[in-house]
Amino acid sequence: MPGGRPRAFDPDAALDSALEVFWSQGYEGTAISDLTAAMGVNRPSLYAAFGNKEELFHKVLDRYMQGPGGFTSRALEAPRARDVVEGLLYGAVELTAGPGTPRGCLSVGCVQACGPEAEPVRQEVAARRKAGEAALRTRLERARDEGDLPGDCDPADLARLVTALTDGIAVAAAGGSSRQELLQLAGTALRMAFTPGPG
Amino acid sequence: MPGGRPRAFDPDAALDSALEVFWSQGYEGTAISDLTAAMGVNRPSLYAAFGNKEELFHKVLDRYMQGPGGFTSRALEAPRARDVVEGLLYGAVELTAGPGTPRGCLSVGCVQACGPEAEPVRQEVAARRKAGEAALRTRLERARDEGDLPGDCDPADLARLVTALTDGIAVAAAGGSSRQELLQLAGTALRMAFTPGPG
DNA sequence: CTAGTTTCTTACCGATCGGTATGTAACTTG
DNA sequence: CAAGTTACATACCGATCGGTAAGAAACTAG
Repeated sequence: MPGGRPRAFDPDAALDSALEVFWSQGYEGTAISDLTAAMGVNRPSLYAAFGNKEELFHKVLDRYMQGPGGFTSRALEAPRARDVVEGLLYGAVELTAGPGTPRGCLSVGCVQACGPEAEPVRQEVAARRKAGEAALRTRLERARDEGDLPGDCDPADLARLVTALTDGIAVAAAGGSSRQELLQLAGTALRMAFTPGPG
Repeated sequence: MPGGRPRAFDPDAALDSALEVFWSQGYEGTAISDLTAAMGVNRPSLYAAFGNKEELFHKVLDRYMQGPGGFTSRALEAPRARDVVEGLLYGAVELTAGPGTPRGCLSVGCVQACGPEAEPVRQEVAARRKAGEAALRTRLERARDEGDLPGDCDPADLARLVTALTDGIAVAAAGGSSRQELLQLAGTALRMAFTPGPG
């Protein structure tokens, strides 16, 4: 009963190719023809395997967060709050200016202004980003309860600040800042965030 | 010899309408038909008055930096370095989450990944952003020479940091953070940037 | 082999993209 | 008035957009 012609491409590898295209060109800037060319998959096969452009992007976003963006969830598991933040800041540098991958961040790039057609995609990206910041806040609240945060430091404030910093790193990378500059920036940011001030 | 039929629209007002469309939809997400509808200008009149899409965007970008984004150059004129940074951070909040204007920042939005067709636009936006950060660095170098900066603070590092923070504010605004949250973020950032630490 | 199933290939769909040719309307000058 | 100039409005251009119909090709099951 089963059988049928075997597919001539590896779905995961094709998804990686699609990720690279979306990452470097954005959602609106990517045409189906760009995807089929990079994935080595014919147009109808793409639709059969991954759905339409929006569904494909959804799958790509999942793969992004589990692959290159996986450091965000791993960083939260660090034992000390400072290590959490350090992992996020330096992870953002490697993600957005690392070798072999496009500059910038897929998530940051796709939450920006877009045409009405891409608005649902933007909304979903925004929702995922909110969830990410909420997870960081929760982690920092735990740190506060464990006495792992400077006393006057509000977890929500720090989560907002670190999110803004990692996003700022992504924008700088997209704008052409070098990896060296970004590493310097991450260091400055980390020092600033964890320097206990007079209040 | 001169004369001719007078134009039926105000070029500056039309440019403001174009700015609003580009601001809320981005460069790639904006179609010429979106612009003509918002500007109240027919298609050939638009091309005659402002050139093609890319030239129009260039003019819009100028208007953006002189209008809503004008606070960036004004902030540099503040007498104390801390006031410069404060003006930039809170100005970014008003720009990206103020009333009556689209969320986010036109410049931050257009420096992100885009299709090959829009790459020249992205490059120009990136160049302008680099120039803006360089101007801030120059201003902070002057502050250092005047003893207006904490002793261990490198102007280039602080300029990078403040740029990343304002960009982070813009991304947060695009992602749906409220003006209140952004004001809180700006305050936290300012306090941390100008809290002299142990080094 | 044949029947059934799934994928690949080619070719196409209507809609929209950025940009323009063409003719007419509105104005200044003489 | 007529001549010259500029901007208006309609209609159109080829190219590309996202998405699909139809049939050939490659496999499994009997």
